[in-house]
Amino acid sequence: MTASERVYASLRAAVLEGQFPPCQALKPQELATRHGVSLAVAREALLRLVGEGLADRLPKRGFAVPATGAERWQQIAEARSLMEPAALRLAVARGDLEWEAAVRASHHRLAGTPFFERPGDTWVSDAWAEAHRRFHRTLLEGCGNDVVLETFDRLWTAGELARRWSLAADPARDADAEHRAIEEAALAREADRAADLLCRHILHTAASLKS
Amino acid sequence: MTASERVYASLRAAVLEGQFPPCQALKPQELATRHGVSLAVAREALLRLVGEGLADRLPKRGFAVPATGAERWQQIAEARSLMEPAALRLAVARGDLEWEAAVRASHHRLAGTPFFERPGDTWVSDAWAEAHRRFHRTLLEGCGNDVVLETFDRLWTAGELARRWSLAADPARDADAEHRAIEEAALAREADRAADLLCRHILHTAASLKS
DNA sequence: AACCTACAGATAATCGATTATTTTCGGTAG
DNA sequence: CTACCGAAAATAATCGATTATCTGTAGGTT
Repeated sequence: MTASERVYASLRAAVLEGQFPPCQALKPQELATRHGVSLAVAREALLRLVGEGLADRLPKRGFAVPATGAERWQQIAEARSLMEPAALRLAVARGDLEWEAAVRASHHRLAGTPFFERPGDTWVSDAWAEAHRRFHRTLLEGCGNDVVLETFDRLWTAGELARRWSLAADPARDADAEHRAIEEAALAREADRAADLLCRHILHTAASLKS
Repeated sequence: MTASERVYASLRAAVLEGQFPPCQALKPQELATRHGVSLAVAREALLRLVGEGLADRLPKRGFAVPATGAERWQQIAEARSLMEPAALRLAVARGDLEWEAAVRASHHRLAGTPFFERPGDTWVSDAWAEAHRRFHRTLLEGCGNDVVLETFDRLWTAGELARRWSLAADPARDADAEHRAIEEAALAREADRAADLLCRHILHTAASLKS
């Protein structure tokens, strides 16, 4: 693995984990020193973050963690609520047996992954977050459109970042029941119901952060 | 303006203009020499292209123009046909007087821009392409959601690239009538009709390249 | 007291050269 | 004739240093 890969992965994880507050300057020199690499490598990693929307570039003034917050999170959720239900309709129309199997598998993994790392934790575990992402992505993979999936990935990543700097999630919410309902509707080939449930699920998640 | 800005803009224009065939290697050393800058600058420009999806990165094997074609163009059109009608509904519901004025203005500009640079040209003029983009973007701007607009920008750019390497457009098509119909429906606040017309417009454009 | 200006420190942008990896091209054995 | 191997060339990755630009502050002016 190249040095810039390592620095990039490390930085990306740190930003998504919320180790830097929004608008925090990301200084190439400091990052280079910390990781024991040269400036060029640190710059390259930062450029890649910018491409992914995980860093802002201020010309002549360096890089910074993007300013996010509840408002942007709402916009991301709304964008998802436009795209994903429509994509799910396509997936329901086109998905084959392999897709059905993948949906079942990813939901099973999600349902079997504990919400919290340890009882009393304030934030969901990385494992659950990843299983959650995989479930939602698998649902859409049936549409067979790579561009749609790239768009999903982008919005999901942006959402992960913005969510960190919004309020904590509503713990009382029974997300699993919603996931199960979406899965059943999709596999029953009920496009309208599946799309509607997914739309509500996305907006419901967003609403639980608004308060 | 910084050197990397210049190289980046120049490269971006060249790629979008189709000066490099798909899968053409983009060699940092060559670009640096050609533009009279150092390797680091050329690399930075390429990294930015990658972030925008206008270049592919093959680890340890450099950069290349993304492999595109009719198939990818169809996928992009389909992705747009999922997102944009839904966004237009929002815009119709939320757009204010300023939005209405902007829509009228951008359509007027589009209608007044000649399709071809000179009679007999094989491809539409840059001016028309830009006016076309502005019209479609303005339609969606009424939704007031920056994330949706970023997604639109991304898909449009990707479409510009892929379209170059697809077949030529159907010249007999009367695109202006479709644009006018969409504008009228949107300003009449007929969300369903506007969304339907936009969806057909996108898919129609895609279909005209399939043959 | 408020505002401009020059200086100093910090930091971004750029460069030229070095190192590591991949690809290519002969050459040789099977 | 084909397949494998190794040296040479090409090129990607990385480095350390230099130059240009910005930011904040101290000092002077209105």
